[in-house]
Amino acid sequence: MQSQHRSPCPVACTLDVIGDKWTLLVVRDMLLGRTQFKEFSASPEKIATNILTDRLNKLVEHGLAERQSSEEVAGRVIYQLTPKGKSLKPVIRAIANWGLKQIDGTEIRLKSK
Amino acid sequence: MQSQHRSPCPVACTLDVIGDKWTLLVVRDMLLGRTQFKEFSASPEKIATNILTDRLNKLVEHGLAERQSSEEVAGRVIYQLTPKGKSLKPVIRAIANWGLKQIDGTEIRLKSK
DNA sequence: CTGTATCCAGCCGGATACTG
DNA sequence: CAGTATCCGGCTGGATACAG
Repeated sequence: MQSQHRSPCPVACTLDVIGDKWTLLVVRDMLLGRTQFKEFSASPEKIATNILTDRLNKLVEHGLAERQSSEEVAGRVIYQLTPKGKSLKPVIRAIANWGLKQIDGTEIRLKSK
Repeated sequence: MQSQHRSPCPVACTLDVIGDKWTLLVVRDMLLGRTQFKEFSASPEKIATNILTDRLNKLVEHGLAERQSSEEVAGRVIYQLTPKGKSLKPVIRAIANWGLKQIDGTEIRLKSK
């Protein structure tokens, strides 16, 4: 089911999906190869667990991520971006570039696993 | 004065500035050449006037836009993007492209003044 | 480990009315 | 025209505890 749009504008519609302070940070972590709840939870921005749960569910709802349960280890779940989710990479890159250039004190710390 | 950052990540810091459902829509309108309160207010997304006031003030605070009063016409105010604000164009474009490709029913309506 | 459940303060934002 | 003021319901998100 397609949710109601504020307008046909692609910017407005996209913001309805990723327009908040947390969603893209989770996507960023996924692009860095992180897959587990605790990994997202350990990011320096310290997202609250209830918010993380909410954002993960919404990412899955919107088809940006997939949830997979391990059958080996009980309670072992991983999240991965779908192609649709991965296609946000240029958006993240544009945002990162803007921050690097326009905001003092920002830097990329590459510590992907 | 530099506000407190959640982390040094350029994505997180940028989201602290533009990470909501309204700010980038105002920037979008400004990139389309709109300058007046009523023009932003007339956009199809129907931003509430108190929210619009808030976002315009924050854009000015963050140095993304400038406010200019006309001395000819009383009560005539215009907002314009600064170079820093204009440098968000690649971000908007990336977002627009993603929406056009990934969300059904979106389209660009060019009716700049 | 991966969440869910609460509590709860504060912010967001729609509607409306009003001011200079 | 360009806002400000206010009411107010609902969402956001931090802290913490608890469950499968």
